[in-house]
Amino acid sequence: MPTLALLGPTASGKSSLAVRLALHLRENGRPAEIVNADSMLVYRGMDIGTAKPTPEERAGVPHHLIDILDVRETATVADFQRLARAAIASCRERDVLPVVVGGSALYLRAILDEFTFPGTDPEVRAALEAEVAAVGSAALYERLSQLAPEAAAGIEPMNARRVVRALEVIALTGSYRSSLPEHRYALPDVVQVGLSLDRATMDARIDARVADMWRRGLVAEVEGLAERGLREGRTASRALGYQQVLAYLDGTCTEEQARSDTAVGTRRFARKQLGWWRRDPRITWVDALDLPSPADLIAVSESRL
RNA sequence: GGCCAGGUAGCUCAGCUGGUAGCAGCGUUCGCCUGAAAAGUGAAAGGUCGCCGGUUCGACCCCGGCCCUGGCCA
Repeated sequence: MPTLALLGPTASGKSSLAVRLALHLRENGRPAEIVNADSMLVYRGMDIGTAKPTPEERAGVPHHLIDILDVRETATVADFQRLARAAIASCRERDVLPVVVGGSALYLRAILDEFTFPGTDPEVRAALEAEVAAVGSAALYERLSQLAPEAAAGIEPMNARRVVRALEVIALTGSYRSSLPEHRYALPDVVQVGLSLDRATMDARIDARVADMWRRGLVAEVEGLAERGLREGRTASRALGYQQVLAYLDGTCTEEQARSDTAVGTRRFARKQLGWWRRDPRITWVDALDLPSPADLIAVSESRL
């Protein structure tokens, strides 16, 4: 049983294609289930701003790893990797095709590739973060350069996030590698299919999607989530759309500014996603505007095995 | 019609009382990325300084005219 991964920039139509694919497979006696690989779909209540497929849109196809966290909880790649691999394993045991769908590039790699995380220690982390706040990133970078010159060479001094993590891992394990692992699948028979579309169309779709989110009540959704602690959520509060609406609710900007910042941020996000995938030669790209039928898509996938 | 402010990078602006402009912000392009990743971070490209003429060795900065924008007064 292979594993199929469906990826593509925001608003490229991954979710609906995945469902159509699963339904098609089911009709042909080959059940498929969807495994979410999107860092924000995991949050309960974050529906409009994440363009989360509704129960109707899911059309009875089982979706894993959606709505598993409260907005206050911090999502992490390592946890996600474990959960997603468990979901995939469960599909395989039941002879069901897992279709991994999502736009979080790091998550996708963590799931599909040989990728191990060195662990974490809340106290060490907290101490380092306090230090960064006190003396600045450059000072800690200096220390990192002493401890592990090779690792420091791959990190920019001002990138506090990476400097802290590198020092944390060194404290825990004694060493740190500052570069990503090779493109090597950890699972057998993986096929990655990417949905591509030209920039102008992509931007237009993003603008339309953001406008639609406002129309459907994103502001009200965020207000509701704010009461449930969205502001305290380390990851959830940073989500595109949510972050900007919170700023508006806090009086930092106008609603129109929040809307346009969301659109701008989403466009930038889409470009960053493409940057990740551009480097992965294993992806088979299909035109999102001229999508192959589910049957053809399966043929494409099988031809890659 | 008169007065005032202003026309500098795709956008918003800084600048020099004359020596062909700013590590500017945003955008754009490209890169990095291992427990926050819809996050974090680096680099690059990009300008006939509204137009025409004058003064000057030399003007984006001075002078004249014109065009355009915003505001005020009639």
